Amino acid sequence: MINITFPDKSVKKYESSINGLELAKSISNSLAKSAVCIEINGELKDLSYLIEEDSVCKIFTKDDQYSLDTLRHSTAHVLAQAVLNLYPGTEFAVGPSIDDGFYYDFLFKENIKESDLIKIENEMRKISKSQQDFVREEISKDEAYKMFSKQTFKQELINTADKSEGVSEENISIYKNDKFSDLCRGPHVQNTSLINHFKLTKLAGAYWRGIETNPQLQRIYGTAWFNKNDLDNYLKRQEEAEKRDHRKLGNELDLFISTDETGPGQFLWKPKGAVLRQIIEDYSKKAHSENGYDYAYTPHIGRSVLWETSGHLDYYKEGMFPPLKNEENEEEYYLKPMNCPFHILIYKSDIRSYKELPLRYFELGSVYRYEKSGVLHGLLRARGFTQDDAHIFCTTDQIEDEILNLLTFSIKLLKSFGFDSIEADLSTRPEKSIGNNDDWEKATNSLKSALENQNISFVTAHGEGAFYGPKIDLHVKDAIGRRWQLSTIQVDFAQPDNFDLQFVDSNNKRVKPVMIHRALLGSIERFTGILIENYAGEFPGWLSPVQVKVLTIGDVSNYLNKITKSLKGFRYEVDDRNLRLGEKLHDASKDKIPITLIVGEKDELSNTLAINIRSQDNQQNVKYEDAIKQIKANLKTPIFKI
RNA sequence: GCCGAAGUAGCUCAGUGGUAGAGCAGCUCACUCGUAAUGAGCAGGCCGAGGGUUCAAUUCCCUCCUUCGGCUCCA
Repeated sequence: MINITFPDKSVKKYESSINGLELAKSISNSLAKSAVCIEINGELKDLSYLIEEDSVCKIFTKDDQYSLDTLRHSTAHVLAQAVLNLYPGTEFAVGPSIDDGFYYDFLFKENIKESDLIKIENEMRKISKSQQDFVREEISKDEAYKMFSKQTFKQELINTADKSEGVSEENISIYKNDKFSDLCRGPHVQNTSLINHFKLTKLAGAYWRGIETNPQLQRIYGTAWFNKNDLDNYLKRQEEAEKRDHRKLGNELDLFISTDETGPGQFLWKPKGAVLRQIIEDYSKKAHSENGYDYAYTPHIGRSVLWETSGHLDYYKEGMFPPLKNEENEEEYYLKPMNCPFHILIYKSDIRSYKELPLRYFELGSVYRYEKSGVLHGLLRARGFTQDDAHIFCTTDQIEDEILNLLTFSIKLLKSFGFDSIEADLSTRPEKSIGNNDDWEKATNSLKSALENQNISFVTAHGEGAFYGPKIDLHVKDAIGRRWQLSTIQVDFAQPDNFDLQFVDSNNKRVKPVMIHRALLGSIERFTGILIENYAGEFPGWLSPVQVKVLTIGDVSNYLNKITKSLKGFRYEVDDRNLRLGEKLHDASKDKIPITLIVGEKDELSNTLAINIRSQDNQQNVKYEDAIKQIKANLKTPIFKI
């Protein structure tokens, strides 16, 4: 007799041991039908798992995330099975479920091509049709070595006894279906026939265990769902996300271009993009100058001695553009990858008193980083970009207040642009770093208490800090739920040392200040790209490069004059081409203009016009004065106030 | 940097070992137009760059550049 406790706390008695599927059946047939896996005493198991003692159980159906994960993991097995059927001698590595899908990594005898995926997908469908059961077995390590004698990656997994791959010290669990077996902790769906609605999506390279010096495997990605509708929805979602792509929209909306001649990762801003950028920059500048920052300008290049002192040449040379030099002048210059050394020189240009601190230097500083060619991604990852950068010099006692103010400031700024959902990462000391442990700990604690004080939910990213100090990164969620890193706040105990920074304290002693690096929007290029994706190019009125478009019908030049006069101060365009109204409307909508005015000869007499506000999706005929009022209300710039 | 895919007109994309194609955009003309693309005509190209194979290469092969999807990286 065993007692099973269910999530609603009810307890059922069973005569003898019972497996998950039978358990589901004992509740209802429909539950048995939709059951996929089961949680027994907090551990996820197959439905076939035999429960032999009193347990707490929860049955997961097709609607649960765990079930989807299970399905996808099982689909990954079928993928590996299909690959081994088609390409005997292929080595297979790991194949987990991931968001919306799964992957499996392989070492083929000869690399496959993307066009081979169709063949593999067809083989998978065969396996699905042949209705094979997934069977769990536990075998000894020795047996496992034998079973995977020709699979070097599996051997390594067995060796390192990684529990997450179904390997533990004593025995090893494997899953078998037909002639295929794989090391696996499970659980799996019961039968391959459940694996119906899937698609292999892409082929990519991936390093074994994610380590660059390891051999590179070929990774096949796929997606899998319980029904066709979900699969179709997913594919549609992907398409929608593609429509938001800032590179595509940047071109369509005439915002920016990149050309072969400028070199990869660098952008040319066309007038409309430049306006957008200018609004963002002006807004940020104003916010800074009203909140205790001083403006600074610094050059784009500096002598190598500067980058030696700062430590960049020691720690970051790979990420910098190659040096500039000529025959007359042997000395090398470097393009700046960061603004901080220059701001430090400004600090050092005078003897500083404790009464001056904190000093905050702000600059829209363009920096150049030699990003690896494979990582470039439009505006989101460029080689030349502009940071809304500032460096704060303060006393140790001031750190906590400064960080707190910074967090408040940053959150407010991000919210002004429409990002309301904000989370943080707290990154601690990495292996490759400078400075002493005491300083690191002190700084990390200041960051942590500021986050707690501001009630920002955060996770600690161990070892992810900069080489010179710990940091807070703020992430926002965009309109379709993607997470973007924007602000970064970094404490730096190292640079003040490198440059021997000092201030005179109240005892007339020379003391080392602390430095805080921070960029709130991050890179203006990247931020603009994220804005484009967040709004799908349909910017709020105050950010829109063109805010109002006036469409004329017939000859209304007098009336038009009056209207454009009251639009002074707004960014407007007039479309008085001799075209049908339908076409003008089409063009205005294609350009994602927030407000469209239609003015015809009849309107001139009645002093009216038609106003189309994109966000309201309706159209009204209103008096001229009303229209102007509505325009002003819709195009308001958010007020920045802390 | 690595694995895979791609580069043809301003844009989106067909196509072929033998003189290069469409739609949109552009220009010209007609229509004088009230709610989501009016019609006709014209013009537009070193088929990413360099090398090779061939009587002949945009097409096949090699190298490079750039872009895209990933991996690694993002101080």
